[in-house]
Amino acid sequence: MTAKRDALREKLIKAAEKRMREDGLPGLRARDITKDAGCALGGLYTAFGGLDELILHVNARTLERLSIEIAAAREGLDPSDALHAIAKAYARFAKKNRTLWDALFDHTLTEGADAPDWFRMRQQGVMAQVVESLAAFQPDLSGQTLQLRARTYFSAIHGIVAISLQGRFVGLADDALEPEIARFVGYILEGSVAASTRDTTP
Amino acid sequence: MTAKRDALREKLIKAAEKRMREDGLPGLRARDITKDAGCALGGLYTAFGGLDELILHVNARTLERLSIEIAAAREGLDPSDALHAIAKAYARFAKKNRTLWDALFDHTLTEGADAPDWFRMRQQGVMAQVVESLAAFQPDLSGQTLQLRARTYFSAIHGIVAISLQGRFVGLADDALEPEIARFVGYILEGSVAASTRDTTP
DNA sequence: CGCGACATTGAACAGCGTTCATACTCGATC
DNA sequence: GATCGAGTATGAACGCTGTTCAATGTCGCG
Repeated sequence: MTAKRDALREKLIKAAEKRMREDGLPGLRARDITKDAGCALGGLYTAFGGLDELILHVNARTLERLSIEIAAAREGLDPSDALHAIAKAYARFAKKNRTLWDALFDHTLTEGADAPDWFRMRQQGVMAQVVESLAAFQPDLSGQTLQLRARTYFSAIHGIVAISLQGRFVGLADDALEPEIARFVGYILEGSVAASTRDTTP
Repeated sequence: MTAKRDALREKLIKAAEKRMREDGLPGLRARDITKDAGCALGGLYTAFGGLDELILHVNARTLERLSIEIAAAREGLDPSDALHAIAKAYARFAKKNRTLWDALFDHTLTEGADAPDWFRMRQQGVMAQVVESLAAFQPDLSGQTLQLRARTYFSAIHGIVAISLQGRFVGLADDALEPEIARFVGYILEGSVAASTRDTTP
């Protein structure tokens, strides 16, 4: 009889997700969530290990949605266009799902303990697509190097989006974000091919 | 008689900074700080507006140190080397002052209220150097565009450093960070000059 | 029906940042 | 030196948080 248990878990995740979308991670209270979900305060601790674990589940769903949007954006495109599309889709997703996306990076597990496997797999679902497109763009790269380049590419885009959205350091019009990313991606891709032809031709 | 008041403020900042360096932002407790500083709990609220404001002062000092290290790194270098040096200095600073650097981005003011001017000025102290080196590298850019490009450049480096240090999405050797940044910066600079010669030559 | 294993409950707990009535400085004034 | 008063220091108390756990309820199975 895990049906009822799963039903409660689902209600809690949904309630937490709604609160998070509206009030963000800082405005997430165990008492609010359990009230919305229609269970007692303690119910959260029999359904999940604690509030942290519940947040992790919300974040996993956010990652899944992000992964789906990225997949849709790059579908059928050649490698170069795909890499551009991934970056654009990422920026748009972040803007549209601001609070949920913030939580993806603001929520750090207490104690040094790292995320469980089922969560890391969701992260992989996003990163794997970058790796795939990058592999198609630069077939000479492989394995470790590819993983590293993909992460660097993704991280850079992430940084640009993050600092732009939270308006740190400089406050500038946010409709400048997408063109700026496009230009930036262009530089990177150009640079990559230039470097690889430089390596392979004497 | 503001000498005593300032002395207490200084002791509180120092105490908070020490705690933050050791335990990070999450491990920062008002009771610990005031005990370390040798004053009562309420003293924090007569010396500062609250814990948030105290953290802001610690962060301002971190930014100042970062600014100094960046200045030292790019001193006497030509524009291209300077932009490389800034990125490298940033990565090294982040790694060496991990918890303090984390707090720079993890600490968000409660309520939508944005940071006071004296704090934004510290941020400017860092960003202005990027702007300056970028201006020297691309003299044709000016004003708004320059600010925007500088932020994009900085944000990208920040993203790479941030995701690498916190080991999100992919766990990879962290001695791969600096070479990866160097390569990345190279691509951007190449791309920039290629784009500008493309624009100015028919 | 009766039992045992599990889920649910919400008062209680320990901790947090913040407040504020109270007590105390200590330089200015006569 | 005595007296005053404006600014400062104090720490118990407040309201909030996530978490726990004894008591209560639920329900499938022999």
